[in-house]
Amino acid sequence: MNKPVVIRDLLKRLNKTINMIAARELEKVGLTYPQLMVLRHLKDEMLTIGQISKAVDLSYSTVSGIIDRLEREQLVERLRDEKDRRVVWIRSTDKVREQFEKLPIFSEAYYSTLFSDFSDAELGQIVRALETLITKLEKES
Amino acid sequence: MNKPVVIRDLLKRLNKTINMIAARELEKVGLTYPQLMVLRHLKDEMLTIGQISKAVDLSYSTVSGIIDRLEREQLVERLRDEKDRRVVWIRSTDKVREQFEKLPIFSEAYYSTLFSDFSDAELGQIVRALETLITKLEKES
DNA sequence: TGATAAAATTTCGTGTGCGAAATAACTTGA
DNA sequence: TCAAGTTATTTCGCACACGAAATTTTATCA
Repeated sequence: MNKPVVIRDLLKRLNKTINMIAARELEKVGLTYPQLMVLRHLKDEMLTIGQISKAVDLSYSTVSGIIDRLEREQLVERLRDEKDRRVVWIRSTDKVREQFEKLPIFSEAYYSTLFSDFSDAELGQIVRALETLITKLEKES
Repeated sequence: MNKPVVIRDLLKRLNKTINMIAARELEKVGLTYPQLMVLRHLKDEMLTIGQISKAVDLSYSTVSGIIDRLEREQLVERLRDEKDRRVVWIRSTDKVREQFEKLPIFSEAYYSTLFSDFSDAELGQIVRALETLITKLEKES
């Protein structure tokens, strides 16, 4: 079997599986995974679109769209900076804190339960393998 | 550091990086990565939408859309089955064979060059780590 | 100071990706 | 045989995700 092809397929399946598990939890609160990623960063501070897009590694335009939909649900609001009117601050509303803050999906700990079957040694090995991969692949791009 | 979160982020970055490297090659021939995945399966045989969607692990509707766009570019054609008129056979056209068959991106070997920096032992270890992960996670879903 | 460049964000067009509903065709069973 | 169920595919509505172009505002510098 061709290992590179196997690895590519495994990565694809893994991503899909993890997204599916997360999506199943998230539909209970009416959020999507990208929306959660964004909200997580807005928990304790206001951020600009640019800061968010860097933090979640998505393009400006993608984040702008996600913010549109979060704003429509009144989970977030846009505030023009008074000094530099180019920048827009994104602030999560009380609705987020009230409604979602206590849900497990919001905590980093949630992901631990996802991987609870694994020993610390196993996790360490997986992390090392993935890091080796990504270090070399990111040099290509 | 929270290892599960690290793993989730690494997987996301890995997938993105691999897709980006592939996309860079593919834009030379005007194809997307999903389109390539589909065409690869149609190289030697006709398949139904159902068979394709199982092979590439995407929903019927997604594959239907990908076929729409490949058909528009005349890389593929739809043929109604004469016996059972519910099924539609997808066949790649000569244009695919003529134009793309010799391109490296079409061969499984292409992916080997992507991973050429890795020893066989390293690749084996990565495969095992990913397989361990996916086996347990897929039980969840 | 006033043209030009730079920066932050949004808009637009395209291509995924999904599930639910619609369509079309075949199968089954009373 | 014909009504009800099944199967294969398409259509629809939604949410990403991207890059390029447009917009708005600020900075620069001759």
